[in-house]
Amino acid sequence: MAKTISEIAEDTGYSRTTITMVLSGRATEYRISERAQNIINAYVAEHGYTINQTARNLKTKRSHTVGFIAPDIANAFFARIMAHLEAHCRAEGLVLITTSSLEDPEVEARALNSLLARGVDGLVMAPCAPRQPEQNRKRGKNTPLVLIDRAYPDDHVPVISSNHEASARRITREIIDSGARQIAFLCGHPENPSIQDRVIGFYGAGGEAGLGRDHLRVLTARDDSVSAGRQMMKTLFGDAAEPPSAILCSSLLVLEGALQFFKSEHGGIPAELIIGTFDYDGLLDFIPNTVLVVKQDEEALAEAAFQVLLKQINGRKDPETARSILETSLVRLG
Amino acid sequence: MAKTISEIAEDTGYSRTTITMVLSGRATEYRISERAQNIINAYVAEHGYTINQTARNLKTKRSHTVGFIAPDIANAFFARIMAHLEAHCRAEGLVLITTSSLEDPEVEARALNSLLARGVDGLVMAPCAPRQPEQNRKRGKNTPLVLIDRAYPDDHVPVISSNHEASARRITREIIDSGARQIAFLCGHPENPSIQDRVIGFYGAGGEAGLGRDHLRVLTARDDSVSAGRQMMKTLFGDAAEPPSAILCSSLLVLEGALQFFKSEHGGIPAELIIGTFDYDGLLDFIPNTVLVVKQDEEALAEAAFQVLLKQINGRKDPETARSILETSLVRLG
DNA sequence: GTGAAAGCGCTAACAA
DNA sequence: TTGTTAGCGCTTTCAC
Repeated sequence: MAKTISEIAEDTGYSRTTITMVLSGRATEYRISERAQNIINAYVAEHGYTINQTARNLKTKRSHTVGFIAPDIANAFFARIMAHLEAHCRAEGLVLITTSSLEDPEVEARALNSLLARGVDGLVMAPCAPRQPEQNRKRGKNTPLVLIDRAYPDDHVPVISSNHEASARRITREIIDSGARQIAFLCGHPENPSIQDRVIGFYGAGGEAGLGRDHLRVLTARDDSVSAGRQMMKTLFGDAAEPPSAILCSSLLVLEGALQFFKSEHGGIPAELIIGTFDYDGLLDFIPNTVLVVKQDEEALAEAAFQVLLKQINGRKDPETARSILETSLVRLG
Repeated sequence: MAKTISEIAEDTGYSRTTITMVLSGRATEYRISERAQNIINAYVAEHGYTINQTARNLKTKRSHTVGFIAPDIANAFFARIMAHLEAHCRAEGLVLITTSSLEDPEVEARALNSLLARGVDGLVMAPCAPRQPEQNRKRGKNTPLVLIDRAYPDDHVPVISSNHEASARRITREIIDSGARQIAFLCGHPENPSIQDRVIGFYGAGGEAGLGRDHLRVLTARDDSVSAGRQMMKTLFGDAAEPPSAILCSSLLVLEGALQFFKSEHGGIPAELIIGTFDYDGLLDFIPNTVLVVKQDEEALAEAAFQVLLKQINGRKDPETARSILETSLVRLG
């Protein structure tokens, strides 16, 4: 890590202050002489200098770092959020530290502590459980925090999320309009408030269309995974009088599992099956069936979260516990 | 961030040393009295304590932090690598800092500097260009570094990558065995050595099967994207005498673009078209065509990279500029 | 068993 | 225009 400020000071004969000023670009502001600047710059050009952020952070109590905690960063939705967050951070000279909570509140709590201990300037989190009061205490209500994607009811913290209920309403209506009468909604991780909102929307739209509970099935699984998708389909076919004419899946993984079930147990995906999903993937367009997808705007979510966070970081501490709800778009493929 | 060690010392009447010892779990080792431990633990239980890693890092010259630089962290391949790296880091008490280079050497260099300035203990990088000697100098050959996925020829640094050439050979052979005679290989980002290796494998297998350059077309595009995929197909159809009976795509994005081309310009994907790709996606299985995919083992790549890095971090500085080449698997879908 | 003290590399208020 | 100085919070050697 090259030279330190002290070394440069020693070698050039100037003081640490002078060096700091020119290296941090405040030379003119502090009226450092041309001569001094030249000497110092030349020295640095030759020997190199990389600031020691650790020392700087200790002194300034800022780390120029933001943390991001998501249930699973390999998941395309969170990966995209993260990529956008990272881009915003980069533009502001911040660095993003990402960790997975694996949908485990314990792991999440450890991640939180670890980031707090590192003095992150702010924190974006897709929580996997309602916040513990104890967590609030530990934070000392100091580090700016914004939640994304999931709004647990007790959160006294800004939340950015998609309009899950309305989106579900809309896609359900569209599915019905496309001719489906038996609709199964396969949900991973049902405690997730986003999922609950979607279920409400699902029943709502179904009810409005005159479909009763015998036409609207909601299946849940403990986790959000391919095998959960497969399992839910198995259950559905185990006791359903009538096979579904449409399936609505809470995530790509669940969808994948459901389709695998059709392929392996039924020799293929019924051509008339209407498929609905809440996650976009470029390949969805090449499945022969009618596919409806609620496309969340990850870029907008990330941007909104980042702006709120930045505002908090930059002092405007007004805990405008805003809840931003962003629109989604409905796409029809196939 | 709660109390500091000094505050605890002051409030309990013990010295900073004593506090440090019990808080870092070395109480018995330093024979701190039961009594002192109890008092201190009770105090912490009541008031809370979060270590200030920044201060600790400054003192110990370790940051318990690993950097990861990838061209695009939203890309499923890198997202999976990242998730696995993060899991390994977490298990070792390290934290992962991820940045995108956007395939831009300038951005990459800045990211590198930023991470170095933060004193990361080690660095995993999927480089987007050959390393600049100047970069080596700045690193001062100090921070452990391992490259992943792409092996630029001049790297005097450990590299972990898949067996790109052999994989390409294998999938090409399989495509030919499946009956294809006109094969187009669509490549994004052709300077990428992984891509170059694949092209070699492609021609190799094609040649062995007696196919000449009139049956083996390689198209390239400046970037790796959906639109590049579409564009390459347009080019192909613009001048090809015979339409391809198989397309091999260097990435999912390119594949997506190619398929979009068929859908929009040809009213659909020809049923007999054989599709080959070097990136896996769960939905590939539900495209009606025969799909062959080279599945890279992201978990193994990440693990190998992490182990090599950890070894370097933990002092075994032997620059065993090992190049690990991992096997891939070939999957047939559809 | 416990404490004092030095110092990691940097910033910034204050002096000169 | 430049220098001096006092820490930021922690670890760790050495002394008591």
